[in-house]
Amino acid sequence: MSLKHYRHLQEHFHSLIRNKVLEAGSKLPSEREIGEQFKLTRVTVRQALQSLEMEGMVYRQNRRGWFVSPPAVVYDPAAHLSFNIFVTEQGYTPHTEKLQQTLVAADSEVATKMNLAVGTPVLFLHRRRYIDNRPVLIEKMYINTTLLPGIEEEDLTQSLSQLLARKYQMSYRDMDLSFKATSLPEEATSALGITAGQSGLNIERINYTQDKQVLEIDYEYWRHDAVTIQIAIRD
Amino acid sequence: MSLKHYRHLQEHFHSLIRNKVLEAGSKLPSEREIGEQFKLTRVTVRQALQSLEMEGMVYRQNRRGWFVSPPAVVYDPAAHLSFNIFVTEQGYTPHTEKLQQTLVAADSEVATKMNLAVGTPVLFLHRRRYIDNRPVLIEKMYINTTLLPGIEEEDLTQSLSQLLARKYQMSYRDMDLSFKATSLPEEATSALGITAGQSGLNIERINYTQDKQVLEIDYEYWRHDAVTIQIAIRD
DNA sequence: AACACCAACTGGTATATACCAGATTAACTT
DNA sequence: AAGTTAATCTGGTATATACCAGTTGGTGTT
Repeated sequence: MSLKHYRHLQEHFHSLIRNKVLEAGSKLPSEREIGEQFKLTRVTVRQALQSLEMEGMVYRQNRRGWFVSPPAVVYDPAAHLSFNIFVTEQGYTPHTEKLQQTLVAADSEVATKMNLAVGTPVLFLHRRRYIDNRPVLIEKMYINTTLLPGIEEEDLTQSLSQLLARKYQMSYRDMDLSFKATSLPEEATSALGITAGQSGLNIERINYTQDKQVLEIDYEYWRHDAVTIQIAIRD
Repeated sequence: MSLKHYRHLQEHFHSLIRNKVLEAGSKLPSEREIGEQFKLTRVTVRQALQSLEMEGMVYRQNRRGWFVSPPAVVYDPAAHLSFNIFVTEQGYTPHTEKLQQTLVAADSEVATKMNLAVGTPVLFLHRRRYIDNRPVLIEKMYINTTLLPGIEEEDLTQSLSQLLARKYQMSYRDMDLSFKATSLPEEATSALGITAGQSGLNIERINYTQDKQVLEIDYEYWRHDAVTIQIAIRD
């Protein structure tokens, strides 16, 4: 009799999900029901669920229940494809929601990275993005309006890369990327409907124009189970 | 009185660590001591510590205690620097330990990726790598010995990239990379001295030669708090 | 000095229980 | 039919307790 009841429970659900007995997006029984069925306390049940959550097999919605995680989308930053396009290409439905949009004065961090004077107006854009109606990431962007006059009058729930191409004859080229597995800050968890402090993926990106000027700085927080990063490095 | 005692405790240690009152690598008081000091049960203390662990602020060693996490190293796969070099450049001391080395028959996954027949002998190499004496990653590599005759007789705790350059006049060039934040499999946690099922970073890498042949396939599992990925994309 | 052993200490797993807070649903109003 | 209210269901936080399983450090041997 190998102990570790929560491992048994974890393996049980893992196998149900792997074998598609429980489909992506479907709701698991409540913690209390599971506990009753397996003669375990809620504490133990929760430990199993949290392990499954770390594996990326299940996710939770605050006080609504536990759900089977859909497959992760593949994100290739080097492909220069917009969110809308690569999500659609993989058979899912993207959706973008604008949470906030204001002109702000560049703070020292943003100003330094953009090579602007502190206080220069930049466009701050806060968006939430969905895959198949599940919120998977929030992003905060600082856009160099100096290079993109009039951009604040456009519909900024659409793809920025398409907007750049159409209105400014520009496209994303060089970029600096940084990834870190970390816990999600409160602003991210509340916007994504996640329990505070759950782990996620933090991406920082600086996009440059063809002539090496900083077009935009992007801070993204993803649900960790929603994305796999894939990059082809070709020198 | 805002509830959530564990958040208070989390913030308490977060601030101690941020202000260097607790230095990197130093040991925290035991869970029981902390509980006594703050009049909290061990369950609550553990919840706070687990949150700090997800933040990357602390880590644990099985039944030895909790420790303050050192800063993460920056890993730039596109820079083609060996582990030894980029760790040293950032002021830390790298160390590599060979856990296993055998010739194995390529299974279908490896054979397909290497464009070899199933069953072709490939060199399997299992290593554990340390930063400042802390084990931070394990890697399992499958090396295309067809391209590198005699490599199994070399010292494979050293840098492979240096070995390639010296003995075979080869260097890493193109590569396919995949990153995923996930939980560490049992083989990784036990080798790293981590509690089973903790979250980590999974990296898969395929290295190609100058003429597009697969040199090596690499599966890495990192402690999530030990590394930040940074890539400069230049088209 | 080297070894074997044991007590003490650490985190790991688990039970039993309670109350809180947000989400959902059913019942009741208007 | 639409809106309000209350009961119920969900996960979130917390106490108190117990025993298990590696690690550590000291004790006593050799």
